[in-house]
Amino acid sequence: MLAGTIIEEEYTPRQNAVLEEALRLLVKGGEKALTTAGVARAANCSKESLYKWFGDRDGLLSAMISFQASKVRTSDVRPDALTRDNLREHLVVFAHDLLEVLSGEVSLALNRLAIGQASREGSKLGQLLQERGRLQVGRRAGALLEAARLAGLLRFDDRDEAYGLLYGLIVTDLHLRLMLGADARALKPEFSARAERAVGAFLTLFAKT
Amino acid sequence: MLAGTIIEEEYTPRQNAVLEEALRLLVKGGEKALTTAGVARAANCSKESLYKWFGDRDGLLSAMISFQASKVRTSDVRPDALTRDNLREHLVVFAHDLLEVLSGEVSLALNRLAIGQASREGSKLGQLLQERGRLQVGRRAGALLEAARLAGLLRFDDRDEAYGLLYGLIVTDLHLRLMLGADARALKPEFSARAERAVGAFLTLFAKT
DNA sequence: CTCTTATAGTACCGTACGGTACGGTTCTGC
DNA sequence: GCAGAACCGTACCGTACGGTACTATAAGAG
Repeated sequence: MLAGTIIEEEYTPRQNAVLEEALRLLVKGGEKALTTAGVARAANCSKESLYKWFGDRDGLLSAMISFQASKVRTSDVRPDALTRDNLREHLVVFAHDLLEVLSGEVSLALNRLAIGQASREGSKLGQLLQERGRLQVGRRAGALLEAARLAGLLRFDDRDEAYGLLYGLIVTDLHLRLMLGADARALKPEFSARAERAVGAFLTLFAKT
Repeated sequence: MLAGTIIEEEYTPRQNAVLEEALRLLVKGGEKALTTAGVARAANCSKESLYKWFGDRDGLLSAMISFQASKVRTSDVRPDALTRDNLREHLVVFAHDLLEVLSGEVSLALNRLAIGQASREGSKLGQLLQERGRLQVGRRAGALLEAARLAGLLRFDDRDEAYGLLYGLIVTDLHLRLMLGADARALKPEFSARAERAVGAFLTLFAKT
C-alpha cells in the first residue's frame, strides 16, 4: 500500500485555459464528450499540444482534477473565540459550504469521471480526487472540531470518527442521488434546512453538557 | 416530473443466464469490458440475439439492473414484539445488511455504471437504480422505524428524515470511497463497529426517554 | 418429412476515438 | 533579420465498438 505523494504540478496560463475548457466540456457532456479532438477544438489548440503537455488522455484527466482542486482552496477559517452559539454557526456554515461544493457541477462531473474510471486497476484518479477533495475539506472541519474540543464545547474521543458522523448527517445519500442524475437545482433550496438539522443532531450527540 | 412506473419485466432462463454473464463481465472489467461482442462471447450467444432480446446496449444495461434488483429481494422482517434491546438489535442487523449490500461487487459495479451514464440526458439508469435499490432498502427500514414509533420506542416527526439520518450515520462517506476504488476487503472488518456506532448515535437522537 | 422458429457463429459496415505526423504560422532570443 | 522553438490546424492511421445481415444448425409442429 504505497502512499504515493501527490506532486503539485503547475501549468502555464495557456494550459490552464485548456484545462478550463476541458472541464466545461466534461460538465456539459460527461466523459463521452471529453475527446481529445473535442478538447482541442473547444480550446483552439492542437491535439499534438495536448499530448505534449499532458502525455495522454489519462494525464489530461489527472491534470483536470489537480487543476480544479487547486482552484477550490478551502477558506481556512480561524475560530479564535469559540462560544456555544458561535460553534453552531461555524458548523452550519461548514455544512452549507460542503453541500454547495458537493452539488457543484464541476465537482459532480469530476466525481462521475473518477468513478467511471475506478474499475480499471491502474487508475489513480479516485485516489487523487480523494486526497485533493475530501482531505482538504476534512482538514478544515477537523480543525474546527479540534478547536471546539479544546474550548470545552465538544466531547469526542476520535476526531475522524466524529467528523465522519458529521459528514454523514449532513450529506446522507444526497451525494449519491446527485451523481445518479438527480436535479441539483431542485434540491438546493433544501440545503439550509438540511444543514441546520444535521448540525442540531451533531450537537445533540457531541456537545458537552 | 413524470413518475414513470417501472415495468416488472421477466426474462427466460436463457436470458437470465446471459444477464448473469454480463454482470460477471461488468464486475470484472467495468463498463469498458461490457461490449456486445464480449457479452455474446462470454455467454455463448449471438449478438443478434442480444439485440433481439434487449433492443440495444442501453436496454441490456437496464435489464442487468432490473435482473440484479430482482435477485436481491429484501427479507421483509416483521417485528411483532419490539422491545428496547430488540429494536437496537434489529437496527444493527439492518445497518450491517446495508453495508454488506453497498459494498458488494455487483452493487458497486452497477452504481459505477449508472453514474458513468448519468451525464447523458436521456439515461434512466440512475432513476432505475434509485427506485430498485434505495426504495427497496428504505422501505424495509421505514417499516421498522414506523413500528418502533408505534411501539413507543422512537420519537420522530418525519419518517423519511429520520431514515435519512440513520443512513448517513451508517454509511457516511464509505460508499463514495468504495466507488472511487477503495479496497472493500480492507474495510469490511470495520463494518460491525461502524454499525454499532451508527445505531448508538441514532438511538441517542431518536429513542424515546 | 417438411415447414417454421429460434438461435449460434461469423462476417461485415460505418463511425468514432486515441495517438502520430506534417505543413504552415507566430513568437522569441540574438 | 534570422534561426529555432512552440504551436495551430488538419490529415492520417489503426483499432475497437455498436449494430446489421447472412448462413447454418437444431428443435418442435403438423
